[in-house]
Amino acid sequence: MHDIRYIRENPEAFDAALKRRGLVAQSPEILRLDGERRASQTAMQEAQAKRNDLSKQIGDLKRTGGNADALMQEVAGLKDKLLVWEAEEKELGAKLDALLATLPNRPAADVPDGRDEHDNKELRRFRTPRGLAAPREHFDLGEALGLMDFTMAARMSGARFTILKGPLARLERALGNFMLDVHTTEFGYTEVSPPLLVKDEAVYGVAQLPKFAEDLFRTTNGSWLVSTAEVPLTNLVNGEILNRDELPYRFTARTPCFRSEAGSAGKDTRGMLRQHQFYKVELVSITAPDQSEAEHERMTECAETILNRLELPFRTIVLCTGDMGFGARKTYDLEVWMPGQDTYREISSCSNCGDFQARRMNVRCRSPGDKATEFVHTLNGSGLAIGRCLIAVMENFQQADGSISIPGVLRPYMDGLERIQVAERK
RNA sequence: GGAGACGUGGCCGAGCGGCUGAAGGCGGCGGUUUGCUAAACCGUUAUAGGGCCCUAAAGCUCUAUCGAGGGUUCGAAUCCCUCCGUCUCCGCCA
Repeated sequence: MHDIRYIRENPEAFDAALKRRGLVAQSPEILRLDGERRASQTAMQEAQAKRNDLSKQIGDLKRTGGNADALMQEVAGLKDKLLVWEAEEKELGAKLDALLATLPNRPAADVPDGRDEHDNKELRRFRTPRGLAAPREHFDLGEALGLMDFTMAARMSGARFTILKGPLARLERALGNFMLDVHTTEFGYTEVSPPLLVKDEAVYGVAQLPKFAEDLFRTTNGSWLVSTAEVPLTNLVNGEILNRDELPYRFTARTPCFRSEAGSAGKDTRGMLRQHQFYKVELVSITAPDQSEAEHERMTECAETILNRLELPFRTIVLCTGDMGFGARKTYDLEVWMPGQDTYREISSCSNCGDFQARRMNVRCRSPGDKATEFVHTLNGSGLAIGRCLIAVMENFQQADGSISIPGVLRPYMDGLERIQVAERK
């Protein structure tokens, strides 16, 4: 949500910022609505003041046994106008909010301008892919091992679901456990086990509503299935005034994520790259306004650490204005090397949302003894997407015979297992 | 799922149609007293928005807010409805 006062005072700067995301100037319409709303608000408030005053007089008269008929008639006359003003103020306010709620966040100054993913900028690369002679894709490897089943998944659940079995199922669990252990014991994140069904307000708070309802699953009683743990983790502070000295808060959770993948028909249809349901370890930070940029770098490094320890080749890019998500001021993506596809694919996205979500959720902070509050900044990042990480491990650690060696850091989580191979038939 | 009770300021708690943005207490802040601490006493202590003023802050003023949203009324924390949430009892269940 945007600060209406900022727009009032800096309409050109506001339009210029959104123009970088390809939007036409919004401030004229916003300022028009805002001006009208304030005018009717003033009128409404004056009428209310008069009504309150007259009502008070009526009260005094009645208590002292006087006749209040004349005054009551006067208020009755006021009332029609008051109702009109009230309705008008409400309608204009709703219109203004509806408009503001559909406008994306202003990009940070240092975000590169661009139209789409082709204009993203690579910042750094880690490791070089080992040259595999004839790399196979993960679904190929998984099915050959007899540990990945798309057919039965489709039969019971439809397209975009996967069944993992045996050591592959365990590998998925190991990845999540490993990530959580690193983030909680080394990086100071607090592990959370949150709800996966949430209400409208929670989804609105992180700016996935009202605009992106079609990407989400909704239950018959109106709850939403979380598309990422960002939703419940960020809502952990909804409506609160936090002690500035206790910030930043750092939360992590491993949860399933549910996405309808509307609009991605035909994209990544094979394998488990793009699913309706996948596990992800999420990182969320709540910071004071002046801390968020440093926290953004830190969070990105936390995610990078996971890939480095898994010995996976990847690169870090900064998204251009045209490729950033709705609520982000600035976003770093980590892209892991996928030998089977011979390309880098997104495995983590770390965003600084500034005060955009905080305004929607009304989350503020203040120093002890201070009176003034300010909106906090929120950040979220994948640390990492577990399903895609599983794919990356399979493809990067595949052996010529179709077996998969297990990265060293995961072996303790796999009961010492060093390699996944075709099980002996019993 | 059935029956009932309830949601008031940072916290506890009164109020159940007008003088209540809200008694009283605790806590916080400022002060007096004090060798220091404690105690006592005095004062103060919500948030958001509009208008005036204006470089800004402060200030003045108005409005809204007693879980949320509607309604009744000249007037609602108080009455009615819906929703959200909490608690108790019964049933059911991982």
